[in-house]
Amino acid sequence: MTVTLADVAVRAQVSPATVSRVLNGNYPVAATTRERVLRAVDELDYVLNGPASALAAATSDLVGILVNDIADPFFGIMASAIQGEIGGPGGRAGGERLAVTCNTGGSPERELTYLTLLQRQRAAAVILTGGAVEDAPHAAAVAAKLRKLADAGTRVVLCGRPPAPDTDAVALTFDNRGGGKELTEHLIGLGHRRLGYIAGPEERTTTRHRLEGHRAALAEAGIAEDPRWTVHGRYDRRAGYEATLELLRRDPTLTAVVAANDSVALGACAALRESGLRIPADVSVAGFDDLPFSIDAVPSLTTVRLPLAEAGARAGRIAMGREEPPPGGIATVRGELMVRGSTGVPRA
Amino acid sequence: MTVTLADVAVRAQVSPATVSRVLNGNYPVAATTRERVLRAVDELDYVLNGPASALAAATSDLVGILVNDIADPFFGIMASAIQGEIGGPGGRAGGERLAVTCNTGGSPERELTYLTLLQRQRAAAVILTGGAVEDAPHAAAVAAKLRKLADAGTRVVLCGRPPAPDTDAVALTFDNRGGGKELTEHLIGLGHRRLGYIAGPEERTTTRHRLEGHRAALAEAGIAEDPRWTVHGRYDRRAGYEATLELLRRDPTLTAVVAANDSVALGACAALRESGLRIPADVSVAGFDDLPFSIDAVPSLTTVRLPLAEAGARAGRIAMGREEPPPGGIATVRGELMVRGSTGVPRA
DNA sequence: GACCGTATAGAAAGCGCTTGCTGCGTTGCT
DNA sequence: AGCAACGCAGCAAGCGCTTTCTATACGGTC
Repeated sequence: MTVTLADVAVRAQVSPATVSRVLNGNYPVAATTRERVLRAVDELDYVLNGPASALAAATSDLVGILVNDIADPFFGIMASAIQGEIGGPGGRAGGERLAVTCNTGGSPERELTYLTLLQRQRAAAVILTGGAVEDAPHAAAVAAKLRKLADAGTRVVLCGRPPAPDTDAVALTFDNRGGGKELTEHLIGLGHRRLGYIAGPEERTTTRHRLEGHRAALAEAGIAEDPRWTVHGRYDRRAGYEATLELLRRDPTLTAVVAANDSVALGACAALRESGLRIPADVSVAGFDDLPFSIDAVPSLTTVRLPLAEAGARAGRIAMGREEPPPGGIATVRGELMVRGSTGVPRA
Repeated sequence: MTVTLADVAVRAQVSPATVSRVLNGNYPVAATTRERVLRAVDELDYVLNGPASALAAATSDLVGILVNDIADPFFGIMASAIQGEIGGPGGRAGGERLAVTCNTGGSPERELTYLTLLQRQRAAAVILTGGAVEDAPHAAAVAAKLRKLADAGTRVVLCGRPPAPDTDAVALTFDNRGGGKELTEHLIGLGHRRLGYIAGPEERTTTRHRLEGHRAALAEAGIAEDPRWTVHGRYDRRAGYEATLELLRRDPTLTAVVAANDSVALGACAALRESGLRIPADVSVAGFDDLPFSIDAVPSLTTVRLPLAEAGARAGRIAMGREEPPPGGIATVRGELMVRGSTGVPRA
């Protein structure tokens, strides 16, 4: 039924061992023999049996990428960059790896299950992207899993995610706190004193860090923060829309709204516009991430650009062992403030 | 070093066969025995060896999803919906499947290579999303691969992709032609007679079908099309921006621009605005797909909504054998015209 | 009490591949 | 010429699991 290595061996008049070695190219095989084997492979249209190969060799060519939300370009862009470096098809011949993206939906259990599935497949590497959930038991469980993966020879890299304690996973962390601070400083510099903040879901590192940056900026400027000025929600436009309405209800005198990310900011803009407020004349709006559509918003969004593609590519290279991990295994990736049309001086 | 089935068997004082049966749950095992085994599994922290299991059982729990561009929400939304149905974690216990997304980047070779990789892994199912490349040799190669996959027991489903001839792959096809026609009819109905069209890359089915719909609408209205009114480009905002400038250069009297998709439309809006033209007062703009950000554009985008999530979910269910394929294996999924602010009557 | 059906567990034969070791024919060196 | 060294190919032993077939033990029946 299916063609096996043995069939190829018979056809090429060599032993299965030789066929295997030709295919893996890590053992001297005479040119003429190799050619004969390759011809047989071609004629029989042979396809290696991955599981069998993985079993015998005790390694596989799977590389897992965990994302919180595959429908969000934030993750899509990183995943795309990672895959580009994993080589999938396109890498050096023979070294083809299957880069697979797993969508956790932000759920801790799913994250763990996927990690187990990947462990079960004896993945060559695993890359976790995006913020982590801040729950001690869960964090410990993930750390344990990562340790086991590492023990089994799987390379583990965190991209855009804080370092995992008690783990020697390489971490490329975004400076969410610094970016958040800079953004709010920009607003304060323009003269804003009453700033609403639409945060992401609680219990997520990204949410907390960005919020901390925001508050640090307020504190440094001597602005007392009103608890009514912060609302939590998901990382999507809908949440931004609703949160903005809520903020406006709580305090109609706000002159600026800082959003957890660009999608949220877009929702905020929609809500403000529908409320009859002009941006930035009446209310300034700022986002985070600088996703591609941000520049097309009207007015275009002031935001913090995160080098998603670059970070992803680097994480991919490290996972493939093609680039040295940063000293200490941890690197901080900084964002860049992009001042655009959605922020301006507050109304008098 | 690593814990194996045999270790668990020893610990639970049963044979490896019994452990396997407990884990797979498809054979009667006494409750007390089962419990003993499960306890041993737990205590030893045993994780099944996927490759070994796949080899012995001649099947795997991998499901592959091929997308053209994972950074594009168009694909992200579909992939997300598919994964939701595949069950990954979250499906029935024990039936966990690893849904993996493979990014072809629109390259035919990569598509083929990923298909081979999936074949090599003996994937349980493969879902191809998005338009196909219209190149006879390549189409034949893909069809051949799909046939082989099907022969090997892999379920093949096409989602948002035209049927593959000589294949019995189930196809859920978007009615791009119908949607394109309806969109242009809407514009013509408003009074437009000089319409620019920013098409996607040539040689892609999606591009051709949408363009055909557009032309059909023009033809029916008796509007002679000027070849200068069509420009090809990639499916991103940058391409839309540049194409629009080119269209304006070629014919400044255009009163409407129809874009290949929403991202392109966003780029078009930016270009028009920078050229000092108002939307829709001076020029109307229309997109396609109705991605989440489209409603937030200013003015919000008139577009054709494609039920991406629904189609993806359905494709996922069919791939998992949880839903009957449509009669004949082919279903057409229609889009819905969403008339919003970016289109209006042409300037006098 | 012998007989049989049923429920449950074990033995063992692979699944298709990789790889350490062995063996042989050849080349290179003295 | 003689010996070591080397290049290349084959043998065979698994890798860790699934599954068919077989064995055992029980309970009930006549």
